[in-house]
Amino acid sequence: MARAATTADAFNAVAEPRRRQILDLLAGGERPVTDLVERIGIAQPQVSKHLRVLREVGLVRVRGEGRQRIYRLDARRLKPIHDWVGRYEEMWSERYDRLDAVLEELKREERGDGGDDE
Amino acid sequence: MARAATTADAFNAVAEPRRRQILDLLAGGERPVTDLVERIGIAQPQVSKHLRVLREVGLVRVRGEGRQRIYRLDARRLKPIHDWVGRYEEMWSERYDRLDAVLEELKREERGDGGDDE
DNA sequence: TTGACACATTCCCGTATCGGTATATATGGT
DNA sequence: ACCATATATACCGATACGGGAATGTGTCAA
Repeated sequence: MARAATTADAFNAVAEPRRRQILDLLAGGERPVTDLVERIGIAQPQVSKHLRVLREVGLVRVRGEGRQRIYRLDARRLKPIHDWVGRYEEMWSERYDRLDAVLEELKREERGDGGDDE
Repeated sequence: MARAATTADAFNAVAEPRRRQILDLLAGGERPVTDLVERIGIAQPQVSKHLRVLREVGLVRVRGEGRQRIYRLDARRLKPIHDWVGRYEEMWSERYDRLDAVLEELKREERGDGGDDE
């Protein structure tokens, strides 16, 4: 077994910065591939491949118009991500940051401990 | 070049279901590794490796206590994800779903077009 | 039909994954 | 010192990613 496919779910699809960039662009309205290629600055095949992933996960829809293929955002598949992360939202509030700092302090006083971080 | 490292950022770290599961467990309070191993049901080395990734990204903190290592959630690094996804939140509301349906309808009427989905 | 344009697919390569198994590194107990 | 417990690391194999380059497919125009 290896790492899960990027097409496994939105979490994996969106882990790639270029793909987020594409979604960000599409958030401003539907666009043909060439448009995306220009704005992102990577080669066309790469863009097409990223779009394929986004399509398979259901984050974008395509429509053929003449020789162009117009891509449109479908944000619904982002909801699971939002829902999951949302459960943690209160934990990075000011209050929790404070609690964090306090706990660190206490530990540092208890034992003359060094950092454990990488 | 290959896929970005899982330790590149929280997006990549959290793309792995097992790692989300670990964070979910830690959301209920700090826990030693063995505890996580039992609850998740995968081998200890795998858990340790996932914890390493989470540590390197800054999503968890460790504290040594006797021969145990107590892991604690640090949710702050999830904020970028929440912020990014949050920008799309309004787009999966009822209204947009409707708009979506309407657009599909219109297109289907204009041209006797088949589906474009995989 | 031929050619240009828009886009998708295929192949290659180097890399990093995840799981499995084995081993190393603490730390505590006797 | 020795053994058990708790955890981390190293090594392996299979997978598939992501960029690059080349090629295939579809559509319009003359």
